[in-house]
Parts: sequence; structure tokens; C-alpha cells
Amino acid sequence: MVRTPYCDKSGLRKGTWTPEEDRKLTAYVTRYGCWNWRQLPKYAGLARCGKSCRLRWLNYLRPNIKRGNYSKEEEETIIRLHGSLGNRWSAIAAQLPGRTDNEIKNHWHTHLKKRFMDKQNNSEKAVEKKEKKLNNHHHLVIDVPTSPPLILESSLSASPQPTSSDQNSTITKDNTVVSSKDSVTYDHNNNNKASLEGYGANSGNFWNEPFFWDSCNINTSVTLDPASYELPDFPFLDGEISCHFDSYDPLDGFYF
DNA sequence: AACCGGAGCAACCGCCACGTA
DNA sequence: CTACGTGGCGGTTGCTCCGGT
Repeated sequence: MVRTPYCDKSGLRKGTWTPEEDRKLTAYVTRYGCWNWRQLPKYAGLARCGKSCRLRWLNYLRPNIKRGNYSKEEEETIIRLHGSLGNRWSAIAAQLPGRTDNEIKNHWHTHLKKRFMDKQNNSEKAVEKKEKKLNNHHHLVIDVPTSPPLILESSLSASPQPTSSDQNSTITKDNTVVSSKDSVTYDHNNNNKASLEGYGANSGNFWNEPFFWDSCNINTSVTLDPASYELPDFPFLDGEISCHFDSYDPLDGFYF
């Protein structure tokens, strides 16, 4: 389930996060915020790259994360949004409070995708069945009055009938051509055309909000007592450390 | 009991967008 | 205008678990 920890060439740890690392990261972010992910691990006492810290915090350590136990409503929402948005997991996650894009992505690939494909296959089969029925009917109607007899297959190209690229098309009673693709409930071809207005504004940027121990209810698997954990000094309050940030304006870039 | 393959999922990687100097 | 740094996102990987044989 989890990766074996190891170090890369630069000495940064990779792989599974240990409870100790989780404690350090949680303690640091809750106390100082995420002023700079790339610099953060250095001051949080973590031998991790910033990206790894960010991912760990966003997906597992931040407060009010929901883990597993997807409700039917949530699953339906995911399927519906995936139908209109495609693989825009962050946009989908924005509509599901407490869910992360990574978790939704995983849940989609492991559970919902199959269900979605089955649904799609069933609807396609239904359309095929309908087509077959209609095509048989078509044969009977056209074969009778024409003289000399027409071979329907070859006649398709010479007539305003659907071309070979429309093999999945259906001719309805009133002679209109309906592609079976159009009858699929979820239109992947329109993924990029879907209106995304509102998603950006709705994403609820967690990082723009102040964040303190006192103001949040930490809901994480890591039990952390801030009083018992010795945090590294905050870089801008410590003369020795803050020298790394000579060009950094301490009045900017903070979230608190 | 041992082996094997698929499922589940945490984490990494690479690319892109955006802001700033 | 360009270069660079950073954050964000989606695709993919690879480790562990678990059920079937």
C-alpha cells in the first residue's frame, strides 16, 4: 500500500511519509503557514522536496479532509462532472468539499471508471440493437419498389445516405440520420467545450485564508500536540536563518 | 501453505501557467 | 520581451494487500 522509503541522490527523502515527518510538516504549516513550499522543508526540518511537502499537506494532512467512504451522491457528482469536464480533477474536487483531486482521480480509476464504461457500453449496445432493428426494416422497404434491384451496401456511397464513416448511424422514421455517438449520455468530445465559469471562483483557495492552531480543527490521522513538539524557529524571526531571505520582503507573501 | 495476479492507492514526475524581476 | 522561480495539475508508477488457485 505504501512505498518503501529511500533517499534520492541529493539526499532528499522520497517515498512513504513517516508519522514523524507528518508531525513536523503539520506543526510547521499550522504554525507558520505555507509561505514558500520550496523553502519550507528546510525550516520545517524535513529532508523532502517542497513539492512532496505540498502534496502531502494538501492530500492528507490539511484539516477537514474526507477519506474514503464515498456517498452515492458524491459518486454521482463525480461521474456527472467527469462527463462535462473530463479529467479536470481539480475542478471536480472543487465541487466536493473535503475531497482532493488525487483521491477523486484514484477513486475514478479504481471504481467509477468501470461503472461508467459499463453504463456507456450498455447504452451503445442498446443503440446498436435499435439500429439493427431499423436497418432490417430499411431493407424490406427499399428492396421492393426499385428496379433493377439495388444492392444496398454499394448504394450508400452513391446516395445521400450516411457514408462509411457513419457506420454507427441510424436512420429514423422520418429519414433523419442520427449518429449513435450522439446518443451516448456523456459526451467526451465536448469535454473541452464545457463551460468552466465559476469553477475558478468556486475553488475555495485554502491558502488565501489565515490558518492557526486556534482557528482550525485538525482532523488528521496524526496525533499532534503542538505544545510537545519543538518547532524550528520561524525564518524571519531568526536572524541567523533569515539571512537566506535577504531579497525577500517579509511583508509580502504571508498568509497571516 | 505457497504462489500469483489484480486491485487499491500514495507518491512521483513532467509539463504548463502565472507572477515577478 | 525574456528569463526564472514557483505553484498547480494530470498522468503514471510501483508498492502492498488480498482473494483465488
